[in-house]
Amino acid sequence: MRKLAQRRIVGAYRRSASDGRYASDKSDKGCGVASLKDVAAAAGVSESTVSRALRGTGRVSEKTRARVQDVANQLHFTLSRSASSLASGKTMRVTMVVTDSLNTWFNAAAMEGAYEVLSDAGYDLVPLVVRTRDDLKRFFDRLPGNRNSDGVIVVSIMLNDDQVGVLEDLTMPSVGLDARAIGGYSGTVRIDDADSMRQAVRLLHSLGHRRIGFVEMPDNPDFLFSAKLRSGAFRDAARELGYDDGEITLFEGRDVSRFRSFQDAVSETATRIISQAERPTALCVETDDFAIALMYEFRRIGLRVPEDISLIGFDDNDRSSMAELTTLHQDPVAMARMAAEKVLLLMRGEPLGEPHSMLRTNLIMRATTAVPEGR
Amino acid sequence: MRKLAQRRIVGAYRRSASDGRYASDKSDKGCGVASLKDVAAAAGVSESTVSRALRGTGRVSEKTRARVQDVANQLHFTLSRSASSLASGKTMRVTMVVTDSLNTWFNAAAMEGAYEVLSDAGYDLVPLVVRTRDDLKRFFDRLPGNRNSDGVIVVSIMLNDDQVGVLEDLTMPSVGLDARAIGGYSGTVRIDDADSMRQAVRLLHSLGHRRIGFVEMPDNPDFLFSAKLRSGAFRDAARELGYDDGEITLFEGRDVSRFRSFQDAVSETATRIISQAERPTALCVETDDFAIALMYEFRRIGLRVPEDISLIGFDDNDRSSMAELTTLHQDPVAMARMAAEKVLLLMRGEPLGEPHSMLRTNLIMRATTAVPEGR
DNA sequence: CTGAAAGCGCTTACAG
DNA sequence: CTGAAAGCGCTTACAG
Repeated sequence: MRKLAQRRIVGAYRRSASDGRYASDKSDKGCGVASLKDVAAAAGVSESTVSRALRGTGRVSEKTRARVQDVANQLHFTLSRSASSLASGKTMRVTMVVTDSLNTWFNAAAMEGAYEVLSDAGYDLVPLVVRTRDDLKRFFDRLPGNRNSDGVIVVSIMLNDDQVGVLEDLTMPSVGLDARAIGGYSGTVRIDDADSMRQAVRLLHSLGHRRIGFVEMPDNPDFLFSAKLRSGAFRDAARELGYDDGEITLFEGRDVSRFRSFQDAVSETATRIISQAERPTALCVETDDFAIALMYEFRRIGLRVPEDISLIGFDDNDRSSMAELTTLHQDPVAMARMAAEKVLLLMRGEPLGEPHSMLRTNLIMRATTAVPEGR
Repeated sequence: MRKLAQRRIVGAYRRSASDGRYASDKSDKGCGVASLKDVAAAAGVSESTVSRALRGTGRVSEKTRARVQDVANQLHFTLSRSASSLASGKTMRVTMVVTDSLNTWFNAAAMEGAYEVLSDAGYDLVPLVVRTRDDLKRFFDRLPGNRNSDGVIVVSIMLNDDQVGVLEDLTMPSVGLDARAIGGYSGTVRIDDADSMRQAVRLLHSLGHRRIGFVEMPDNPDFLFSAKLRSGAFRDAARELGYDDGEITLFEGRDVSRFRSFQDAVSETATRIISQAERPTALCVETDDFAIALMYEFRRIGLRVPEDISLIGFDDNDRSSMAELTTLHQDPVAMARMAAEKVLLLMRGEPLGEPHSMLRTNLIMRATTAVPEGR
């Protein structure tokens, strides 16, 4: 017999109401909630059988299964995930690592997409937000010994070589979503930046723009992204189409800490663009939000969009259609679904048909692009 | 000794690469990841001491603590949450129940706010999306026996009496966020609808509007919300300010399944409003998104906003400032932080200073409200 | 198809 | 301050 004196009160919780009682005395064990053992006793079978019946694994007679199920329902029984996990070695959890905030256009969509497919498969989706380079380092330091999830989805994070090494040695599958490179991931889902930029430049070219530019977002050195990939792709696309380097301008992202506000960064960028000797007549901007902010700033200054300057964004987020922004549309919910499907397969030990998926964006023509007017 | 034959391979996972090896052979146990026992052995202390040292509980000499910490770092050791949880009875997890999708303005903000405070306290935030009334029923059926989290935050869900009863008997704390009523929750955080509507009606009144109306969103009977509270508050506020019932119009939300698209629902509502004999000169709309859609629809039809009809929204979401919408601003991130702080306190067994918080909204005047022009 | 038993990796009184 | 030992609630070979 277990020493009762040593029995701990599990999940003790004092109600804020004054009576201070514990809830529900339905279970004959007294305080608390039914366990598998209670179900077994009530159904007159062994714990093994209850486990098999409830999880649908192994051979159990239909009659037994039904009875066990009934008893379990009556007792409001739910398996303890901690106990199952400890015994089986599977946590039934997938961690999604994002930067900055859960409440961004891309990250919230990523959560939703991954949740849809993982929850159907019985997995929990656990978000992990990494805000600084240190956070990220700490996460990767502990990743190899982490037994708290069965797989990881890493969103929009630029990895260094150490981190790639960690992923390569990892005992659990890792999938990169919006990964800039294949890294050490078992699978990735990402946008085809080269193709996107080619679409954008082609549009500008066919509209007759001779001087074009790419505008990077203000950069945070402590952040983990890099715009260089996209601006590089822009340059390549422009050269392919016959623009020479004098006709291509890159407006680099300044360190964001130099500015008091997002608006200040926008103004500074707009000023740089306008002060340019041979100002471009069309710009591709790294993201919609920055493109929209620039559009407002240009108009405030008295520059017409698109008559004086055409603008193409990237993302097609919530605001873009309202702003009538021409942009490259991507679907982060769908991308996250794909990423989650990859982790699922990998967690089951199945091989990936296409480990690294590269998705096309669609160019959506709206009202911020037009034929250039002579200045 | 343990029978090795019976040792299970835990967390087995076949790499997609062809070599099929398991990762990392750093640990001297061979395959796999360090456990507390490994750390104890390497540090030359007992498992109890490792546990105490790593968690900072109980008396451990500084010297021992430092050594254990070192060894743990070297071994990339992380506690198994499943094992800790099973042993301690605390899951260190909080479930956030939302409806429909994680990717909505309110829900994504709620995740972010709750995450901020819970992750600081060492808790995981686990989302649970409830899409249908059946999903909700199933969740509440199993809630009493659920040992898989230490607390719940329920977002924007209208409870029935059974569900209130379940919450009242629950052994873990439950907090309602954007709750319409106190329900059976241990704590709630919600908007002061009455005050909000009073602010809105006061503005319209002082601008000189004599005929005003409230527009409900299209409703989903399978969904779990109700607009009646807000429209009721509107009516009360209008009466308070001396409007008689003939001057107040309520445009009820039709069943959403009657429409092929959101846009159809918007058109139908706009038509109802315009066809009204004594059309109101100002409208409060249940949410910003619907207000903005109506604004576009009115303008499409040739009705000027605000000259012919003033519009006030509710939420102040991402699109509102761009649409120049006058609206009632609420801050779901801050609300979610408060909700999470309440669960935290309750999980620690501490009483809540203010169990039920009612937050004011701020009326933001933008360009969709004006003095009515004579028709 | 079913049961007895070992084991998963921790935490926590208890006893020094 | 530290260790030995019981126990948390399951799963899963193994043996019928």
